[in-house]
Amino acid sequence: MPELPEVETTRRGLEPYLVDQIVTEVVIRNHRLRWPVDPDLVRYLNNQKILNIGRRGKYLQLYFSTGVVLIHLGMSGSLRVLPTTSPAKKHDHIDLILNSGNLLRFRDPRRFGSFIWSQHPCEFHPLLVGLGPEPLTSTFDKTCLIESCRGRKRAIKTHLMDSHVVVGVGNIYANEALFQAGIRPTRRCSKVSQKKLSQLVTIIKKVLLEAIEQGGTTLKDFANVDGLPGYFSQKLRVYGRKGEFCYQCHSVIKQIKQGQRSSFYCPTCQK
DNA sequence: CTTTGCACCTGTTGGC
DNA sequence: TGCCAACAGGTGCAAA
Repeated sequence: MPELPEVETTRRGLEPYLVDQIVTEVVIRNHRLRWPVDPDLVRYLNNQKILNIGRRGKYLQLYFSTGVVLIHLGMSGSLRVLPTTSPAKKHDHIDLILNSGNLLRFRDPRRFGSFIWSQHPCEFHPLLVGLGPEPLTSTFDKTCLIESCRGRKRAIKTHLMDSHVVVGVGNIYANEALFQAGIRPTRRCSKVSQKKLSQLVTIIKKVLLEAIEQGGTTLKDFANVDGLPGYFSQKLRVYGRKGEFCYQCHSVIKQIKQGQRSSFYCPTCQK
């Protein structure tokens, strides 16, 4: 999936096609996503108007007067708006048929994504309660990151990817931000200076904003809602560059594993 | 409380 | 060329 820029790009792309549309039919072809899709979704959404489309972290929110659909794209999910006549292919798990003659199609080969109905105001949904601040708002600032790092022994990269600390920083942008901040991904949180953490906050915001402006990185399964590829992948400075030369100092980029995830860094530029 | 590791899947890639 | 292991954008949860 998509990291936050791709999710936000998807949200913006969908907005004009979805807002004020009435759902006339719901087709669920496969219930087996990360959490089983509620069969009653068909009943809940039938003839309901989509009032708005929001985002919290990497969760997209479709607002109805009766509740909210929370959509997560997992690792390989995507949402497309297509004509109602478009035949479903393999891995096209859910369609919301709209009165415009279009449909919203949820596709997810790996099925790590989710499509959840929440009758409560969605800020109170258990999956959203306890999420950290949005990286692109002022709620995520240097004080916030410095506080969260105080006394923490774990690696800064693992910390950045913890949604309780800040939402929306995935593997690609954690690597990229740490490279640009000159911080080695393995560095313990408590050992990173306040100055560096402050810079890191600024860089995270910059990296995510740039990626959104570019329409999101395209890797493997992601295509934006118009089906066109994004462009940001050309700009990646370390991610996926193991064995290649650092653009800044020409050292060889290293790859290691942290948790189950790949980290890439320049041994010279990142200390 | 903090941290780590697993589980959930399918499709693609790279090494032999 | 073909086969198979390793790997891929995430994250909630159990266990240490």
